[in-house]
Amino acid sequence: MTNAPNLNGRCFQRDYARGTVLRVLSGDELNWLSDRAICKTREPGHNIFHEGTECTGIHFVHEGLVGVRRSDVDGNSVLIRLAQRGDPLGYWTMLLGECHQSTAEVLQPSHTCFINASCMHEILHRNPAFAMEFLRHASRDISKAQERFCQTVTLNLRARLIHFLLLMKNRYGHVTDDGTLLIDLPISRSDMAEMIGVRTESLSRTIHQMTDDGVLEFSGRHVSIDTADLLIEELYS
Amino acid sequence: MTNAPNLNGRCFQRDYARGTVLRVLSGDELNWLSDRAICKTREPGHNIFHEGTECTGIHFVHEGLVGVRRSDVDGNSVLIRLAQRGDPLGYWTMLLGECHQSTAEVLQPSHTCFINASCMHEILHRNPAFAMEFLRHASRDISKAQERFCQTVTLNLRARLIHFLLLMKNRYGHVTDDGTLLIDLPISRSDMAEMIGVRTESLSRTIHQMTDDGVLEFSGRHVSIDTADLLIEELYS
DNA sequence: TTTCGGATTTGATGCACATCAATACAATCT
DNA sequence: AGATTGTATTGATGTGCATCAAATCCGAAA
Repeated sequence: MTNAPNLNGRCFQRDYARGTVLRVLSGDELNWLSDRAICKTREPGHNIFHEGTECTGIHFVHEGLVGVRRSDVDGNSVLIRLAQRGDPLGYWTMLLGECHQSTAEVLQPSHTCFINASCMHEILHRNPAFAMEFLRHASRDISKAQERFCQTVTLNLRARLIHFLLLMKNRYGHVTDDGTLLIDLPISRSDMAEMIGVRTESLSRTIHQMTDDGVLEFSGRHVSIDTADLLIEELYS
Repeated sequence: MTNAPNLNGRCFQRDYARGTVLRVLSGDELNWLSDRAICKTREPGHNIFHEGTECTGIHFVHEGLVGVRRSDVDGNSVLIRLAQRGDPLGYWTMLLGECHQSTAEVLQPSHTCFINASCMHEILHRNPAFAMEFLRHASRDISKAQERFCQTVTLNLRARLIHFLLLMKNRYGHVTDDGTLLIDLPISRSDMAEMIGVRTESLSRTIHQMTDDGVLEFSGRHVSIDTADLLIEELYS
């Protein structure tokens, strides 16, 4: 873990802010935040914050991939979400003034910029549009959480895996010349199982099954899907 | 369903606002909202809004009990949450400008006050503290949703039932002179099953089992628990 | 290249919950 | 009281996934 030189003192540039909650901030406000940011680069396996510890501010993911995980007493753990460039980590915990209920673990070499709570509160107070933007962001998070909850309760492993792959497709997939969909998954098999809420063994078996059925092919973190429509169709039959 | 006379034109009084997102509003603002509210009284079984329909504003629950439900193509349905006095219904859907992803069904005779989207946006814009308050409310919703998600994924039926009962205890439970905890559940057995994410048959069997184990007793919507500590202890062993 | 340790897969088995069908119970109406 | 309708329980059986243990794969270190 290294302290980066605040990306030349300008973590929060216009092009970074675009498409994030920061988009409503002025240039001055972005600079103001940049001046106060504490930036760090971390390698996979390191934790950005840990369940049960005090939440002292928000970490913005600048580059890389971070997994947000919750674990219970029995050692069960669930990967709640994946955070990428532009995503804020721990904002609702900060707003509630509670301790972290989850652990943020670096999954791919990541660069994050930390803004402490008082700075966040100050800028939220100074710029009401920012609060509104955060509210919209929170709304989207709630919406996604509900969607996921219902899927997890009502669908079986196979269907959930398909949904997960279709989600990954957006960011990590691309279509080759011959129409095959390729997805380079950014996470390990066991993390994937945790996202879907099953054991790795079960996931492995289901993948095997689907390969037999000819709907996809796995090799390591590579997925290739001949006919994506086949997958989608399967969900509605 | 009847149109109520706006509770004498004053749905949103100070004592109603207390403990809700409305608490940060001034008297004038509460009156302003009251003047614009459309109030309705509904009997159990009626829907306040329906999945897939346009979201035109927020319904504040004034009295009674409302269940928020999501159903998929296969007829599976999940009770996402119970809304009571003070709870806003459909706020994030409104903020996202999307169609309702859930259906709000009256479970107990309810009185709700509807504020349309443009009024909500106007007051959110006029009073930044209100937006902040909503943001905090959303944060709490996210936090609860995560908690529930993890419980549903990692715990078995029995443990989830216990968690549910402990939740119901807060609002519907009271302790008798001899220390017995009594809970008058506000919902039917099948709604309860939907909250926990299981089939009614399975729930029934588990209740039977727990009665045999002597940890509780059910009769209709009445639960009596001799030693609440016994339940809690069971969760951590 | 060999060796080692973690990740992934495979196999055998068990269990929790779902499913389907029948029955019991409770509340309301006639 | 008897009929009716919806809600809750019970029984028999099936299945999806977990569990535990062993085998295999694979990348990093020596």
